[in-house]
Amino acid sequence: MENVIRNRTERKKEETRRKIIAVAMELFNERGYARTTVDQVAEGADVAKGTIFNHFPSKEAIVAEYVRRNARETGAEAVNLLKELPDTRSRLTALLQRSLEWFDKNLNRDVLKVYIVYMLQRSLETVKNRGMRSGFNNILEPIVRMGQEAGEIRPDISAEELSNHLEWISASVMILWLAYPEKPLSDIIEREVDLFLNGAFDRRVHEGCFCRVIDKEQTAFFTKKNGHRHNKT
Amino acid sequence: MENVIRNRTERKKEETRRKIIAVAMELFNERGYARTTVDQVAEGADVAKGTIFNHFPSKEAIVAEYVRRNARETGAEAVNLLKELPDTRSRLTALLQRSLEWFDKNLNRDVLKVYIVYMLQRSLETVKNRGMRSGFNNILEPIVRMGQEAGEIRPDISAEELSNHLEWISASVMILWLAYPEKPLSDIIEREVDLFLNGAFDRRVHEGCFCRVIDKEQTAFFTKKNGHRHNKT
DNA sequence: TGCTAAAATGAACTAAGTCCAATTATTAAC
DNA sequence: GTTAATAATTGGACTTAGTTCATTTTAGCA
Repeated sequence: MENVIRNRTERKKEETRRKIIAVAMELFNERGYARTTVDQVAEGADVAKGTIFNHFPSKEAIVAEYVRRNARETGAEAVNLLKELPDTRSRLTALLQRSLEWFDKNLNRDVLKVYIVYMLQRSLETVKNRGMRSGFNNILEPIVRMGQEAGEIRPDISAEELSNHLEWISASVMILWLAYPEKPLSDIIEREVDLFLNGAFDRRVHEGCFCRVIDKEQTAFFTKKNGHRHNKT
Repeated sequence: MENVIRNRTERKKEETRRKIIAVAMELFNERGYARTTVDQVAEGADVAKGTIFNHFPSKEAIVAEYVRRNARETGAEAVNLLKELPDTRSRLTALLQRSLEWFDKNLNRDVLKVYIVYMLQRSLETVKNRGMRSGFNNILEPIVRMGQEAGEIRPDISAEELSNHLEWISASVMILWLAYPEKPLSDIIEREVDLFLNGAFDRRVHEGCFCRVIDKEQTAFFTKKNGHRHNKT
């Protein structure tokens, strides 16, 4: 209903949006975000400046929409791929790896920074508003939910809140990655994912009774057997 | 050496900075951030607009400096107070509680949002540069270090990285707090601190061997909350 | 064909932030 | 006390993001 482009009006509208995004992204990646003016984009896309702000609330929003569109395209496929993976740790690691590689390929550093800041800013306005979430959050939440259903992730915090928390951790990963380009990306990701899953407490003394990487089946078994103290409604 | 104001030049400079901050904060809190123009601040402080941008890189930076100055004043005292507390959990909880209460008392909501976004933005530029960190990070790092020295916090990740991670979690707390003003602040803080310390793995089956992790109150808190949040549609 | 509604336009406007040459105040040297 | 060097301030012109709105263009529909 919404995804189908109904008639010529819609098609034309979509076409201008598409062109604005295409021209803008090319200019941003080529000359840099700051050195590209909205007027230049307007000229390149052959529309009035007003038209651009008709479609996008701000210059940064063009970048965000570019990313969002790509996430839409590949999002469903990504969720399916993630389902194949054995546990939450591997799913999160894979998702972050995949996403950051995409960013690396498609956005300049300074454009990426703009994107990150804009998304954080928007999350300030939209934590409550589920419809307006970033594409990222839409993938994080299913992952958390899967983990909870498998008994791997604690059920006392809702998937919504956990994925929100995860979104911030993802931002942290991106920023570390930008700040330390010489460090292998996989190291940063593994570390932050581990911190998310295991927390900051020192667990070495307990290693005997608690293995970091939980065997999924076993946990599921335990949870099913005697894990109903916090009666879930 | 640096903190001492040497001569009249320095004193005058400091005086204009002080006046700009004072006038700006009063106007921001009174009429709102967006509805206050830099020209109005300049007029109120009786300086040229250029002078303001001479002292502050941007409008938001005035807010940041206001917060930083206050953090400087009370920072050392805060660290001492935190040393008195028994463990990392109580220190983090106290710090967040204290900070957010200060924000609540001293900044309008919209001014606070501006501050948060600006700090996140800056952290993009300054993760590496320890000298330019936010006042917050300067308190978080000692807390983590204390925890590591006490064998409470895992030593395999550096205090620097952990406190960086914590800074993002703090941002998450602030945003949740802004988004859900009806929820008790302490609930939000406790939850996020717990998530930081214990991680997202489900540990219920292992409770027997994690005496320091979960106490009765905490469990009660989770159970109580659980019923509330999950039922909501 | 003509009517309606959506989209695009252009132009004037506001406000943040930059730039820079001229001016003023402060310090230090003689 | 005069003066040269230095640092802070000023004002004004400029750029750019973003707003506003009246007008025009375009497509849909009957």
